[in-house]
Amino acid sequence: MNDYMMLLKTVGLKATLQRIGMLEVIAGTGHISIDDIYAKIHQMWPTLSLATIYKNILIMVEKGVLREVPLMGAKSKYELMQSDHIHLICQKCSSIEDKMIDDLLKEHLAVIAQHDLLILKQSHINLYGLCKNCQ
Amino acid sequence: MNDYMMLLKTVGLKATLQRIGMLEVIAGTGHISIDDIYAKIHQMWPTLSLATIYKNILIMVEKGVLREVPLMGAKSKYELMQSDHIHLICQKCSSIEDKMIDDLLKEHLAVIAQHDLLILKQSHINLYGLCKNCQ
DNA sequence: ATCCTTGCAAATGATTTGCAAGAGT
DNA sequence: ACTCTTGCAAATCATTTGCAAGGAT
Repeated sequence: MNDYMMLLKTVGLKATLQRIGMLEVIAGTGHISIDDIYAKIHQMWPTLSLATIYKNILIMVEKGVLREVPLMGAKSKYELMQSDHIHLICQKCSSIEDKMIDDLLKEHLAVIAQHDLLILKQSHINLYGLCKNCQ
Repeated sequence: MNDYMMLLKTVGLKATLQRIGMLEVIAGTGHISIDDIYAKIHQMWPTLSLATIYKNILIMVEKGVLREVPLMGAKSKYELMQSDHIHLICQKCSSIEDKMIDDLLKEHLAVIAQHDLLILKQSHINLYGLCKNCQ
């Protein structure tokens, strides 16, 4: 029983081959759109349907297994749920790199939220620009 | 000739009544989805079509008049282009409040981008949680 | 054995496009 | 006058749904 099976059971979902396959593809790329998940999976597994991917993305986001990453000018990508972090997004090649949020920044954001009496649940920080390969 | 007419001409777009109306609605709410723009405008102006709104959102984003605000679990909203700022987003009532990015935070983000050799163009910071009215 | 999930096809919803008529410069 | 933009309808693309068959617990 691998980690993804365990993860799925923990949140009350059946550990189907389809879901495990999706999680592996998502983990393998870091961040990926629904169409790209489908393209990747469809190659080796032609019967897995797009509708199944949609249904599972929805339920796994709801259960907190995945997190949606909404993006400017593109369809959302999805990533495994993990602690808040920064996305460095290239506007040319669409690559996304992750970066930890350091304690100072975390504290800074907490103060901002607190000042507005917002009970903070998630911070999404996206820095858009040109990555080193695209400059 | 009002400010929006001037703004549109500056970027090379004709200042039509439809575009000026859209900009007024967007400015009036701060952040608004395409459907809500349509709902608002359609009341007082029943012939303005949804297709026109789509076309104009697209071109005004392209020209840098508007900025897309992509959101978790919802369709994007749009705002007038302005310097980067923080969005405090309520996950219950979907309200969005703006907050300035102070110099310290700005510097902090610049260092992070620089460290990864990203040429930074835009910072999107979204803090999700519960606003004071919804707690 | 039971209930959840899949895969297909159909339904719905969102966005884009083509084009003739109208508005802005 | 010229060109860009609008509004409608149709086309396309994205997402969701219903349901019978198969799979996980």
